[in-house]
Amino acid sequence: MDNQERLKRLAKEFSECQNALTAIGDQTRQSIIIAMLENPDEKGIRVGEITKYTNLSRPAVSHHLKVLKDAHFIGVHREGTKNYYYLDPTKSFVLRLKHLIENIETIMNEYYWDNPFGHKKDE
Amino acid sequence: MDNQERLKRLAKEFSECQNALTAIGDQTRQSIIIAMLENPDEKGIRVGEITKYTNLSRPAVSHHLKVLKDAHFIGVHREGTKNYYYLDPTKSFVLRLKHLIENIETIMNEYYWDNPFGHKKDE
DNA sequence: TAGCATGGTTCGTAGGATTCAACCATTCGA
DNA sequence: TCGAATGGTTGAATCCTACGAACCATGCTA
Repeated sequence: MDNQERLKRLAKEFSECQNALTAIGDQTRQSIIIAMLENPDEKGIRVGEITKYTNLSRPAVSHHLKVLKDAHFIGVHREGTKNYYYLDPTKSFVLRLKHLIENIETIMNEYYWDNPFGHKKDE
Repeated sequence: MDNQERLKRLAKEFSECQNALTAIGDQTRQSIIIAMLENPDEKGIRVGEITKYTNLSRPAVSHHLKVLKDAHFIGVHREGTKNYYYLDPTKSFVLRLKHLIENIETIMNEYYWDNPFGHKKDE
């Protein structure tokens, strides 16, 4: 695979991860994820608990949950009127992001193979 | 290290990576990074080239470069009035992000050790 | 020194994101 | 069936971000 092809793939991967990156780039959504990890004994965490945890209104929480869901970070499990949200057990977003980061790392390692200062001097 | 301590560290890591995540979550900045990788034969890429490459005004490019610089993605090298921007050769942002992702992965692996569906059923 | 090239900054604007009050839909229990 | 509980959605206000026109600062060159 030549370099141009590799960059093309990186660009594709970049744009595919856009949702995921902006999703976890937000502080509020980060704290929602933390809240989910802090309640591992349940089948999920309910919306009401998140509102208490984050001191946010329900519409706000609902909005952020939607963003996280669209980015495949979380899933829902309905039980009556109660909605249990849980982190995506397939971890698809983690795998995607991991792959992206590793890809960047690989390309940059090749990029700077001959110069520790980041710009090739010979030419 | 107990679980609570681990989550505390994750929260810290999360917030420390906030800048980096929003930095590369933006499409324009992604394309700027790609542009930099596509011009590996220079000691860096000049602002004017990026404006041509992205069809953006100089203020806009300048703004994005500042964001990328604050997130330690890139560095500058001044030469007269010319500013050469290059990807951070220490790759500090890559290492940070990589560590964050791996941390999330580890915690989630532990989180779901007994249930492939993401919510523990026994209780 | 005068003019030019390069690129940062300032400022105002447009669009998107975040938020809450209010409202609506669904389901459970009495 | 009626009321309470849960939580999605709508609409409007507010804030933040991206953007370009105009301007300013710096350094090269003639």
